[in-house]
Amino acid sequence: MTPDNEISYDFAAIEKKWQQRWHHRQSFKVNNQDEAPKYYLLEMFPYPSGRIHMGHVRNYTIGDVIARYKRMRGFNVMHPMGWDAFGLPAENAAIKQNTHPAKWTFENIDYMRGQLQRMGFSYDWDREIATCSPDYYRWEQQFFIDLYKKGLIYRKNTTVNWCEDCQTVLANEQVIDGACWRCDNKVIPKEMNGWFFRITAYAEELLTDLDKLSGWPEKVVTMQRHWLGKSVGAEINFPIENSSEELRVFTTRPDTIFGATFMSIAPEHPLALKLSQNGPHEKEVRDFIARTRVARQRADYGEEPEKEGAFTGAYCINPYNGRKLPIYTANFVLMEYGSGAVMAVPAHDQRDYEFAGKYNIPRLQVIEAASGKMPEDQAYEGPGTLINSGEFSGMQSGEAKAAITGYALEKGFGKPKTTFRLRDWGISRQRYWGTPIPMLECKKCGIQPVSKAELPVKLPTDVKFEQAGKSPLHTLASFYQTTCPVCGGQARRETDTMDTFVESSWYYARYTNPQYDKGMIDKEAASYWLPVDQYIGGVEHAILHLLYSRFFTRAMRDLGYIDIDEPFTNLLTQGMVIKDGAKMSKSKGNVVDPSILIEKYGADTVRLFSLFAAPPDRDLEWSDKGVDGASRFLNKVYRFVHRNLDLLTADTVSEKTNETSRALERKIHQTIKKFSRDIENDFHFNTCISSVMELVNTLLSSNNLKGAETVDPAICRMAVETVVKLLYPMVPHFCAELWETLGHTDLLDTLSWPQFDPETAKEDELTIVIQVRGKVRSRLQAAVGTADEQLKDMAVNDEKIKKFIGDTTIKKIIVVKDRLVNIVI
RNA sequence: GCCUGGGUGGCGGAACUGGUAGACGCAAGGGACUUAAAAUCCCUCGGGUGUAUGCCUGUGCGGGUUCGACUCCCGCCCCAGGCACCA
Repeated sequence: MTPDNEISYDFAAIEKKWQQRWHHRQSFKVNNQDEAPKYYLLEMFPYPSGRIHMGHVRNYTIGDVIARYKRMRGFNVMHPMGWDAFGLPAENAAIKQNTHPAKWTFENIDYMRGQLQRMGFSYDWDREIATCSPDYYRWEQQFFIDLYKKGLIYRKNTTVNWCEDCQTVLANEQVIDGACWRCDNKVIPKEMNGWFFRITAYAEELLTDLDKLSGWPEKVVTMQRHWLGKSVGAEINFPIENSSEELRVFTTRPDTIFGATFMSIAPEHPLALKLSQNGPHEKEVRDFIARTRVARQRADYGEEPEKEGAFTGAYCINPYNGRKLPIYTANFVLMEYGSGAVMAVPAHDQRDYEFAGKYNIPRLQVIEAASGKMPEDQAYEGPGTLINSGEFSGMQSGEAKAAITGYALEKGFGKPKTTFRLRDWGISRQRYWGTPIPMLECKKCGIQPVSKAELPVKLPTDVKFEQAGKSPLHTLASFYQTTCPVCGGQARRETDTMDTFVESSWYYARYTNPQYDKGMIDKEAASYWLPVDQYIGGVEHAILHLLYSRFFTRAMRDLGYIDIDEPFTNLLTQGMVIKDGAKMSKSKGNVVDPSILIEKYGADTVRLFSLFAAPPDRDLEWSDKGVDGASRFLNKVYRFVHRNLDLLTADTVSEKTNETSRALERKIHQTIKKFSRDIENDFHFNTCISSVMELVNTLLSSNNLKGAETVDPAICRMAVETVVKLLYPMVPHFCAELWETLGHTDLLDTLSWPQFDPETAKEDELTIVIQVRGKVRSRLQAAVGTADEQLKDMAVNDEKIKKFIGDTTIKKIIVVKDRLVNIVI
């Protein structure tokens, strides 16, 4: 027989047993008609890269705890899972292994689904989605056409971010520190034609509604606010001397307009070359533009290049004072922002200041700081009183902005203008493994959407991946040759596919009825389940995915598919999993494989440790020893239950109420109270677990007192059952098994969250701290609610305190009820 | 440079609205059990000190407010993440 202290629970058998039972009972399947309040819990779905990693384990464990907790609290919880299944790695693997991306992807999905099931996550697998399936992306194509018809999608030629390694275009949001978000290779600018989502049409709404997102981390809201980058100012037209053309600029500082001493335009600006053409400066400007283009391709994102430019030889006229302003083209002016031209006010803009210094352009002060102090060798960018500004002199910056803009409006050469930093979302990708863009080009009728009857435009399967980095679609005639839906003539299909961020921008809505075959969204299901009550994922998606999803939600709303504004009411951004001080990565060789851990310790132990080691929003330092500790704790509980099973399942109602029993009972109620508070308050599972550990410690030490009858068996049982209930969301197999062992036939899944009694939770005696001048000098025991006067007396008469004070006069005594007495001498 | 977070034992982390700093766990040391080891159980565990039921010191650094500050205010340093010529 195994000695008692060597009992360790058979997690493999127990976990298998309960996973099968949940599966057969369809425990986590939900529908819309439930009486209970709905709760839509969602974790960001994974890319099926092959195997789950620790980041997934952590993310999905956090989610599963919330799902199970909310069920125990009586909510109708929808907890779906699926696959963000389009993307480059599949294509690369296909080339390398001479297989097809679909095969690779679906094999990965099968494997990873098995891993997630092995973790015991309570998903409603009937709602599973794979975005690479035509049943999914056909609706995306239909939606694309809807958006196109509504003018929310257009095609244009621009300079794009090109990743040479991935052979594709990237959106601005997908460029991180000048490198590709996926492969980390340097991004270069490239002139290209592509499709754009008019996300800027929603810029204002996306910004103002950020205020509604009280359930989001402030950090994420701030990041989005910066990304949207709203600037309020004016648009002013400057006539160009000896020309019918005008130069239009955007400025946030119309109050400094009298200080403009030159103009600067982007090298890509169409006027840059035109103005210098056939003049003495043409060569200089040409050289400069060429040089800048090369420099930008090699742009070292670590530091800003020195400001430089070239004079075009042309002048424009400041419409406010008639001053002649030389027009320069300058390397720090961006074509993509505003109008690609800037009025330069060297006295009040640091960039212009530096540029003016280099080219000996005068600086003209037009703003006087309230303090009267102007910086010595840099621009003064703050507000102040206008000087040297004609009729506007004497005004404050604020009123001057309005007055000067108003003047332009009145005279017809300008108007108030708001500009956003946000640009439209370019979604064309020159790759195979993505949703085909449902458009075609007819020689006669131009660009046309594919007719809806023809959807989905399926990805052809008879493709060869011969040339690394080249999409086979571009050369596959059977794919691109098609007929025009308008005239029936010959047409060429679009061979680019969509950015994979498109699929993840609406999957949360599709989950509400993923099998729906009459449209993109089943409106009834969507109006029941949406918005997502709690969304969980990595903070790295703070801008990309979360901003796109907010945009898509509004677009779907405006097309009548859904009736919400914001997709995710509450957002939890979980921290990274760290090992040896660095993010787990193959290159650092510090990766921990969850499967190995599950095999060695079981899913529950892995879950418990990843919850216990840190609060969810912080980085988690992985520790193999810590996992041992979690395993030890579970075994300790398991052993206790089995060792005392007779006592715990006895039918006797004990009348014994000694102090040990009362203390244990009190601890039970205190634990429920603290646990419930901590889980509700930002999901602080780590402190929840430590409070249960405390309860277990109390329980064990109560029973270890010699003379086994000291503790009331009924209270012991209550303690054990409380532990089992509280831990159920975290270590569900373990708790389900113990619950059964304790003789229960019902399940813990629904409406079983324990309640606490505030009266029982109250201590009847407390340690009161006695301080002298704020320093702890003694302690005393007193009943809860002891009157201030009485506490004062007790404190003053305390032996140690008496010794301490001697015959010094007491100036004041401060009493904090049930906590402390502070004697001031 | 700007915007967010964050600096607490050897380590991960606790500390409710200003009221016993270091809960819980890990590691370490000592002990019990054992032929031995593992497992389990018990004790110690911020630093200092003359071993004390004592005292001093201690939450990145320097000031301040307060009877009392990890917590609030001012100034700095460091770390992580985000943005980075946005006119």
